[in-house]
Formats: sequence, C-alpha cells, structure tokens
Amino acid sequence: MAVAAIGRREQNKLDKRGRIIAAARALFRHKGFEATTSQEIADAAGVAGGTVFTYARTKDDLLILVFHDEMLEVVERAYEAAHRPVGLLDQAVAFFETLVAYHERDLPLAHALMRQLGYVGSPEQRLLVSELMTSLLGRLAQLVQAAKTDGKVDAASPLVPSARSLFAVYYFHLGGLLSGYLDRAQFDRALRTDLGLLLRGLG
Amino acid sequence: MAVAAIGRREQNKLDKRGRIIAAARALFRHKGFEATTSQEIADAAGVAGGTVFTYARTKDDLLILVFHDEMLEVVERAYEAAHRPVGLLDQAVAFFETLVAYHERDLPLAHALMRQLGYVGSPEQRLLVSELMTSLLGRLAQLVQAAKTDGKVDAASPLVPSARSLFAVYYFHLGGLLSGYLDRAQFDRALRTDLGLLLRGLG
DNA sequence: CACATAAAATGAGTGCACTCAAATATTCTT
DNA sequence: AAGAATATTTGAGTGCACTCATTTTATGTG
Repeated sequence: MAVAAIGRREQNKLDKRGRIIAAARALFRHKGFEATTSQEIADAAGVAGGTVFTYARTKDDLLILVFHDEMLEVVERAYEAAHRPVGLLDQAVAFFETLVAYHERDLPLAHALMRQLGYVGSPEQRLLVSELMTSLLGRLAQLVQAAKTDGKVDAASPLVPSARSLFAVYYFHLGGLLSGYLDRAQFDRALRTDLGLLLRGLG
Repeated sequence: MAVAAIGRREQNKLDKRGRIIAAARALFRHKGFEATTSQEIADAAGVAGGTVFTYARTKDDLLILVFHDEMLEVVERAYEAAHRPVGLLDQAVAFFETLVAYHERDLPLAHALMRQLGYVGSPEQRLLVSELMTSLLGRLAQLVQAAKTDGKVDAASPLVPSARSLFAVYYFHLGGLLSGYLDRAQFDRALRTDLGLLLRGLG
C-alpha cells in the first residue's frame, strides 16, 4: 500500500492517544479543568493512571492538546467570518469576535487556557502553540494583504508585523475580558478603538 | 495621635504578612517558585503551615504579592529611563526595556509570573494587578501626552487607548521572549518594529 | 515457532498544596 | 479584673498530580 504500513504498536498508541484526548476534552468540558482528575481521564480512556502521563507530560499539556485541533478549525471559521464585512477594521473585528465567541462557550476552560498560554514551558506545548499562532497570524496577514491590494492599507506596511500587532491588541483585551476586568461591551469597544488606532496610527 | 491607633492584633497581622511575603520572595528567588514549598515559607516566616493560607489564598496569590511592590518601583524606574531618549518611539522602547531587564534578572520567576497573569482568578490578585496596570498605563499615557504637547503625536489620539496599545504590543512580545519563541535580539527588533508601526499606523 | 530485545503500560508510592476542627490569643463588656 | 465573645493560629489530615520499578505486550531474528 502507498501509505507507510503502520505496526500494531504504532496503531495502538494512536488509538490510545485519541481516546485520552477525547476523554480529557469531554471531562474538562463537563466538570472543569481543575475538578477533573488525571485518574478520571485514565478511566474514561480505558487506561491505567500512569499511562496518561506517557502521552502528555502534565495535565497542562493535555489542555493544549485538547484545544489544538479545535482552535485550528475556529481560526478557519474566523477567517471566513472576516470575509463578510468590508474594510480591514471590520474584518479584523469579525475575525476576533469569532474567536471570542468560541471562548465564551466555555469560560472556565478558556481561563485555564489563558493561564497556560501565559507561559509555555514544555517543548511539546511550544510546538502546538507555535502551529496555532502560525495559522492564526497567517490568516490575519492574508486579510492585511487583501486590504493592501484594495489600496485600503499602505502597501509599505510589513505584513508579519501588522498581523502580529493586530493580534497583540486582541490578545491583551481577551485577557482583560476573561480575567473580568472588562465586560463584553467594554471589550468590544476597546477592541474596536485600539484596532482602529493601530490602523490609523498614533503619530 | 493623628494616625489611627492600631491594636496589637492588627499590628501582629501586618508583621506576619510582611514576614511571609519576604520569606516567599527570598525562597522563590533562591529555589524557584515550584521548588519552594508552602511549608518552607511558613518555617522561614516563623508561622505554622496553615497560616500562610490565611494571608494568601493560594501559593499563586503569594507570587503576585511578591511582585507587586517591586513592580511599582520598576515602573517608576522605567518612566525615568524613558526620559533620556527623544521621540515617543525611543521613549517607549526605553520604558519597556527597563521592564524586560527586570524580568531577565530572574527568568524562572518571570515565567511563573507570566503564567499567573495569563488568567487572574482571585479578587485579591485582580486588585493588585489592577493597581499595577493603572500605574504602568498611567506612566505610558504621560509619555504619550508629552509627545502630543511637543507635536510629535497627533493631538487627537486618545491617551488611554494609545497607552494600552503600546503595552499590548510589549506584552505580547514579552510572552514570546519568556516562552522562548524569541531570543533577546529578535525581541528587541520585533518590539521596535511593532511599536513603530503603531505610531505610524498601518493604514 | 521459540527466543531475545525493545517499547509501552501499569499502579502502588511520594510529596505537596490546601482544608478545617480544635486550640490559643486578643479585644470587649461590666 | 474576670469572663464572654471574637479573631487568629495551628498542624494533622486529604486528595491529587506525577514518578518509577515492575510487568506486559509487540517486534525482529534464526
């Protein structure tokens, strides 16, 4: 067969990995991250307690694994949502609002994620987060690029820094929203204001 | 006397609080945050194990307490450092480099702090962090205001959003630096680039 | 197929953050 | 000053994340 033949060992590992992540996701959603014990995840996945930690170095790593795939999808949805409005500001807002809507479906879990993202320690986590950031910033850069072509944005603006800065503004306010410094209305206002400021420039 | 007379009880509490925070600070610096046990802090502060948790709900809260006072001072130093250069961009860079220099003196502890700031859960923490942000953003806003007066910055730029956005850019890159996505040179470059972009505007 | 080698799973064990019922110290009242 | 009322401290106890020596399972070899 064309695809590399995978041995039983490799296959079992993949199965188990999938079961563990799925179990963790379900339990985190249902009981919350802190309230879920690694033993419960192991039981739900049909493995022994210690096995969980051969697939994720820590419970925190598991959280990133749980988010990773979903977040990639959400970024795509956000990118699509960003095509409805006209003008980079409204597009960026639409993009970020999609991400916020996703987090608002499970605030406690979003809190745990934000904590995790505050400092990414393990190499495994770093890789996963890196992937996410690449996909997210890539999509944002595409929006900026399109706005350039339309002449809405200065052709001299560097793509990568622009995307980064847009995200930086969003990320800061997301923290404010999730940590309870801002309510949703304040968040929306601050996000729009500051993204607008970034587009126009302060100088 | 003019100052409200403070009873023995209140005084003892203040003493203990001070001893606990000082002990925590010393141990966190010396052994690292995770490696320090709450029992060690209690011993060093001359109190029983449980007492630590009447002064800080969690070990994490203790970390914020340890940083709080110091950070207020560092912000003042950063503000002073920002007076040497001319032009808002260089001033902002000088301001943030001071903060970075502070974090670089103890990277492991800075990691723990970033994690903590990712999501601020307890009301006690929220208050302390709120204070810090107010002082920091206030100083930044003063820099922006001065640049306006000098005509270097558009008088129409709103002060608070400007300060926030500058900080947002810094904070995002600080995360990148501390999590190991950026080395120091990359951080410096990215910070300057993106702050410059914010000043000039993307549009 | 029988054996050797290597990988993966297991679960009892360990250490630590945090709790809470009991003990102690402080202040208030008469 | 004695006793009642209240606030603070205490430290043994609890539960959970994570470890690691042992066991089980898969793969490669003659």
